[in-house]
Amino acid sequence: MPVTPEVILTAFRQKGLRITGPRRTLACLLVETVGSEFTAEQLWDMALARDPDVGRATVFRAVEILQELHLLDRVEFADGSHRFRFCNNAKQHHHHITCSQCGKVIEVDACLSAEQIAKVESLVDFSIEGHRLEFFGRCGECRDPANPSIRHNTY
Amino acid sequence: MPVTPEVILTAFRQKGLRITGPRRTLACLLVETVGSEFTAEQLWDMALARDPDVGRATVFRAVEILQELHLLDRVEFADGSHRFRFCNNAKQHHHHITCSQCGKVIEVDACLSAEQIAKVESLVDFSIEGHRLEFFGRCGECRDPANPSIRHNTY
DNA sequence: GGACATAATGATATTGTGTCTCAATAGACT
DNA sequence: AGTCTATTGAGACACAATATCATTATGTCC
Repeated sequence: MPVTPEVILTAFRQKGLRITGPRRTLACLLVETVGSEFTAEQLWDMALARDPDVGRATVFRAVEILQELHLLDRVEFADGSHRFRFCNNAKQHHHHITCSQCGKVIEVDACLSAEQIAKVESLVDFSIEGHRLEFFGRCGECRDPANPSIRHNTY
Repeated sequence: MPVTPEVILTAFRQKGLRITGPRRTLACLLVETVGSEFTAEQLWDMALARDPDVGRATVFRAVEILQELHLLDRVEFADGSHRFRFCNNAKQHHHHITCSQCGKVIEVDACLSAEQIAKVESLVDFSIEGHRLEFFGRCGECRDPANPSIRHNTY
C-alpha cells in the first residue's frame, strides 16, 4: 500500500499549519522518495524540477517541520554527515544502519529497552526526553567476500 | 589522578605520527579541558592563546586524528550540532547524555548489549562495525521543579 | 652533529550547509 | 470578497569544514 501525499498534508493541517503550494509539491515529492536519502539541498533541487519558484529557505523550513512531525528521519552517517529519509513506517519507532562504504540505509527496529533507558535515567540526574541510535557497518554487497568477518569493533 | 599530555603524545607516536609543536600545544590544552565540550573552532581559539602561530587547518586535522584514536569524543546535541570532548575514561566505551536546555554533558556507560547488537546483525545483511548512541534530556537543574516528569517521550 | 626524505604546517581560497531578514504573497476564516 | 497573518522567496549572511600548495621542521640514518 503506497503512501499518499495526503498523509503529509494532513499532518500539516493537524498542526495548524497552512497547506501551501510549495508544501503540496514537497508532499508529492516525498512519497516518491521512500527508500532513499537526500540532503535538504537535494530535496530543493528535486522540488525545483517541479516548481521552478520554490525557494531554498522554504524547503529547509519544511524539512525542519517534517522532522518535528516525525515524518522525516534524520539519518546520521559514520563520517558525521547526515541525510533525510521519508520512512514508510514513520509511525513506528525505529533506527537505521548505514553502510559506510556505499551509503545504503536500512531501517532496524532494534532499540534500547524501556528498562535500559529507565536505568540510565536513574543513574544520572536527567529526565530523558529522547535518544538517537545509529548503526554503522558494511552491507552484504560491500563486505569483502574473502574477509566476511572483518570488524572494526568500535562497539 | 590527572591525565597528562603524554597520553595523547604517546598515542600519536604509536600511530607513527610526528610530535610537533602544534600537537604538543594541543595535548597540553586538551588535558585541561576534561569535562567540557568545544567545537574545533573553539579549540583553535584556545590554541591560539598559547601559540599565535598554530593554523586553523592544523587544529581541524588534529581533531580528526584524535577522533580516530578515540581520544576525542564527538558529542551530538538534540539540535543536530556537535562538539568534541576529551573524556577521562577515553579507553572505556561509553556514550553521552546532553541537556537540551543548558547543554550540560554527562558520560553514561549504558549501551546495547552484545546480544542486542548481534541480533541486529543477524536480521539485516550487514556486519556492524560501530554505532552511535546519544541521549537527550533535561538535567536536574534545568528541569522545572513543578513539573519534574514532563517528558517528550521521543524514545 | 649534519643531512636527508617527507610528514606536517599555515595562509588562503573555496566549498558546503544552513540561517536571517524583510517586503511581497497567498491561505483560511468570516 | 475582505481581512488577518502565516508563509514565501531572494539574497545576504554566518558558520563549519575542506583543498591547495609552498614552506617548515621532525625523525632517522649516517
